[in-house]
Amino acid sequence: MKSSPHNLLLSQLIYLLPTLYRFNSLQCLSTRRMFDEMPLWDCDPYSLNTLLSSHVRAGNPTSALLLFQKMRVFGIPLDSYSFPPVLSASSTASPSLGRQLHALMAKAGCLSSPITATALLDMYSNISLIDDALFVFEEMPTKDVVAWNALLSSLVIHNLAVKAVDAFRSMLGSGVSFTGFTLCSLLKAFAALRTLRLGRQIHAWVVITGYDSLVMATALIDFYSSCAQVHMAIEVFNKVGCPKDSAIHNAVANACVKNGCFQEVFALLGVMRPLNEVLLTSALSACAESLNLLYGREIHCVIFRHGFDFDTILFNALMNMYAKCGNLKAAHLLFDCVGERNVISWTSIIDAYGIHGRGVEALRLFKRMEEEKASSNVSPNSVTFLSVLSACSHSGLVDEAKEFFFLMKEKHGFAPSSAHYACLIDLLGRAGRVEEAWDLFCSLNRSHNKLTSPVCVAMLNACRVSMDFMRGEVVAMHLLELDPDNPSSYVQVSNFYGAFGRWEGVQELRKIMISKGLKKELGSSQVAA
DNA sequence: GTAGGGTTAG
Repeated sequence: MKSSPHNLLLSQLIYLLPTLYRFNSLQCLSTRRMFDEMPLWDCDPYSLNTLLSSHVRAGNPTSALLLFQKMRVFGIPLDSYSFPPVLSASSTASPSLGRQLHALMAKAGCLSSPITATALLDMYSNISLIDDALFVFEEMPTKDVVAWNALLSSLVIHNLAVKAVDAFRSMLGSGVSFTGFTLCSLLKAFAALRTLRLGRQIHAWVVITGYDSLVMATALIDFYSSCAQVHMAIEVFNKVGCPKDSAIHNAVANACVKNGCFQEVFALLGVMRPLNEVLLTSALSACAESLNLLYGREIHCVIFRHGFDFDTILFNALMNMYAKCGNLKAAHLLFDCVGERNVISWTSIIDAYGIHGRGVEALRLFKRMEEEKASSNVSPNSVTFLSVLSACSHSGLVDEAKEFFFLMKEKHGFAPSSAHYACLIDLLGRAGRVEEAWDLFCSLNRSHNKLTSPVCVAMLNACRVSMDFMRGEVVAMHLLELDPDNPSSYVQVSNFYGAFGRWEGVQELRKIMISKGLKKELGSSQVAA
């Protein structure tokens, strides 16, 4: 290390940095200015690289990027230790900035090391340039297990589960052994593909090898939850041998919510300590689903009493709970209080007005969302559009829904999915406008991937409302072909035949259900008899 | 210096 005055100052600062961060002294203007104004000539690259990573570790990516910029201005040579922290700090970078960093790495000859190349792959994945991430991986001269793990995790995050499973096979084929990290990503891929059998193989491996890690157990709980095996999720949770942390508690609570075991969630809430925001969010979701306003209010009080941060996610969960439990006024008051509204905040409030039969206000809120788009940087997504259509449906706003559907494509450039078509067909059907519903249905019939069960069910109901037996029978055939093992398809078709007094058809369907061993799921109601 | 688990709308 050179003994210039700058180097001396720098080494002192690096030494003091953890303490400064701990006491938040970097927020103090004079300290900050000392850092920012310090000239960098004569400073050795080693110390500056250490400073870069200190900023990132302390959760200060902006400081890291500013320092990196200064290093470039002062012509400090960059090496393979400079890039990983800067790439980590660039997880929200623009595509052009990301590619500039890539070019700098190439120029500095830092692409051959698997460590720096993996950091680059991860950066591209973080800024959603998955093709660039794949390119970096392909070009890596040495692919170690960390690189493979980063690749798998990127593929899973970008909903490319099949490719992730293929990559795992290639990884084994190339002679690289997997680690716990690999299996966690694989579990996520199997959860997305709902392949219970393969996930169970990982579970078996964990049991046989005694690989007892909290992270692996949490990943297994999440996997079983996605595959609707809540009893297995609870079994994994109960068999964990080491002290449990908040993440695993949250995972099992979420597994219960997602699988409708609401009482179990409330029981967990009573015993889990300390409480945390994630757990409370899941519990609010349970209240919303089970229409439990009493518990919902109690949780609201707990959030106040314990001084939890009211972040956007918690606000959204509270707002949704009040809306689902019938208190629209409280939901709107909370919506007004959200500091930073995201697309879920907007969709939730639009949906809240929709389910309360206030479609005009829902449409007005959507318009407001559009007007505030420039300042809020929040755009509607497919769920928002679905909520608006659903709001129109609940209020019988047929023409408004048709116009909105048209604008979705023409103004917002959004391609409606089969769910949007199903919603519009359902709406037209309820209004007795079977001809228009049929035209939409036929347009979907020509593109097979959009002719889904919900679309058929909506069209079948439209035919039932308008007493159109001929068309209904065609739709019924489509529905039973699409979903031959789903009891609810048979129930829908049976109800259709029943509405026309075609009892022989009803009998026939019942026989098929019995021969296939299909049982109608029992209905339930929150309203006491 | 790189890679892994838990939360909100339908």
